[in-house]
Amino acid sequence: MHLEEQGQSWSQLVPAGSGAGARPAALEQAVNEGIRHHGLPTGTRAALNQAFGFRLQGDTKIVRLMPDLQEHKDLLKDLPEELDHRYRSSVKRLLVYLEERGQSWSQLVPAGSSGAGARPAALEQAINEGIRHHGLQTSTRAALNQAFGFRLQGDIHRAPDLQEHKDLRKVLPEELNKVYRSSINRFLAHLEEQGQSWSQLVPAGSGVGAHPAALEQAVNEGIRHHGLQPNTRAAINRAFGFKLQSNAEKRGS
DNA sequence: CGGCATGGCGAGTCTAGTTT
DNA sequence: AAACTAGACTCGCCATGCCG
Repeated sequence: MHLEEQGQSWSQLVPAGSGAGARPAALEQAVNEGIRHHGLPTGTRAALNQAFGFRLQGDTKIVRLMPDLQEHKDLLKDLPEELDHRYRSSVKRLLVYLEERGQSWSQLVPAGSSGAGARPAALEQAINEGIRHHGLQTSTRAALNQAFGFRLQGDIHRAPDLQEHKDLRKVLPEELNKVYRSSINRFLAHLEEQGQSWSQLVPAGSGVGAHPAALEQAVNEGIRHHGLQPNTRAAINRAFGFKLQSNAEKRGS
């Protein structure tokens, strides 16, 4: 009834499919707000948690600040002395966040791969997800990098995901301008969306002067029907020395 | 301390235009 | 028409500052 008085409804606050363990942010805010300012019973939050299996929490100010797991406490203790206190705080927040989600550091950071320069994939994913969807500070990643010497990265916009494609990006000619580079990124991401890959379209050993038919087809199709930049063909030709042609050119000749 | 906001930086992206 | 370019813009990065 409180929601209705506010002109709101359950479905507006709780994403479809929110099940046990979820913590719908809008709902949490509405409940806390209702308790604090609109006289809802203080047990309302607990009631929702019981009824739906949610993990709604009270205002962040009174949320516990120390992780529960011994493993996490030890980790905090072992942080470098000279680590900026703000970074230390971020690490602590991350550990608490992980515990809220039923995860732990050792699950995300394999024992072997915790040295300087490492980039534990599961941890990176957890952090990026936390930053984007669960209110973690954007500097959390930087904090972890500082504290442990990691090289965690954010997720690049629509970046190619296949290792093969990542490698391909690395071997693009130094002098290739950024616009072409961007078009090629988009093309590789497009291939992945289609369930294809570069190596499927380009015969091994294709060098300067080649015009791989399957690739040409995919490029022209992508430009015409899937919103790829019109300069994608030129970008690939420039980068790899291919001689891909547009459909129009082929018709004319 | 810990939470939050700010701002410079650089890679990548997009748009609209010019050259070939 | 295709190739190419200039410049504005977006976005994630991270260091830093302010406040309670």
